[in-house]
Amino acid sequence: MKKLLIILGPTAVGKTDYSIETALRYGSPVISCDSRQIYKEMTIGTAVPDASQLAAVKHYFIHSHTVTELYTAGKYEIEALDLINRLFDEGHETLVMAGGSGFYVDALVNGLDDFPSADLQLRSELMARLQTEGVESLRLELKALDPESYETIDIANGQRVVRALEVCLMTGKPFSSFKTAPKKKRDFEIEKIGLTRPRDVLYDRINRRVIQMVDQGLVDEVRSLTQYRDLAALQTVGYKEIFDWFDGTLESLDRAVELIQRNTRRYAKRQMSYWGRDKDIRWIEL
RNA sequence: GGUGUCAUAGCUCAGUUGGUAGAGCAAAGGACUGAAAAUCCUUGUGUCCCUGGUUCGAUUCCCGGUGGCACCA
Repeated sequence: MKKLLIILGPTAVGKTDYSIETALRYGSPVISCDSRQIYKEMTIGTAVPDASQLAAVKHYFIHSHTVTELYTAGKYEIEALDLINRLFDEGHETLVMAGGSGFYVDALVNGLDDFPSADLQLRSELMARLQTEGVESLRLELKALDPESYETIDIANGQRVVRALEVCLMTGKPFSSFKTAPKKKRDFEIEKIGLTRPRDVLYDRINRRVIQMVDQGLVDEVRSLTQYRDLAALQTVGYKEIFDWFDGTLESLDRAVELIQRNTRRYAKRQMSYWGRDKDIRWIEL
């Protein structure tokens, strides 16, 4: 049976090197599963594989999309599945996937239910209301339209409430009514390998990598993306903080660097927490 | 060398009129169905520098150390 080998783990753990080695061993390309490395405008701040790494093995979903397109886990599920099936058809027995976006991995492995995707107009209206009225108002509206979601989703989380409400308003049906299907079947075997390192080692790697990014020209990269600042793609650790420094919200570049380091550490922790309950992952400490 | 001052959480510090203590930051744990590097929830981790004294009881008061800082030599 064909097999998809998924290499996952927190940011800066060493996925890139490990996945390239593994891909070479199987004669596979690397299928990236990273919600930020797909954007061609973002390079330094997302720690995309470098030129020699990209030359060593073919990578997919690196620099493949543009920040002006709202990309989502749902699109990834469709596009990645499509690619995987094509590559298997071409004769690959084992394919290597690598990435840090847990939600994208899940979308690919288990599939998302058939929710409608966002209506940008409606979403921005709801977000504006979230700003001015606060969550309570949206929460009450959701309670009326979809009591079940009101009970089950995190109603303190404005983003979640907006999403649920948006689906209710778009379709006239409760958000919860879409949440039915069991896991989708994939016609290939999936093996998940999780890379980890001792916390202090990982944090040290993160701290040093952030310094390196600045040395490589992160500030210029961020400056060149100023016009895209409000897009979802730019709501990203390493970019937000530099924009804040441009604004004067942060007093110095050093302070921005400190915050990037801290926020990257927190991100890594959230990744570990996300995968913590996935019993299918075989963990390897590097 | 002398005088003064400080020593409490990983860091910066507050506080206890004597009943073993709490803020900010850092940190830890968790959630997650089309923005997921996003978004949201929870949590105080401690030889109160050390020895001795007074006291029922000392992190707090007193003696003496040690270390930092300031000033005088």
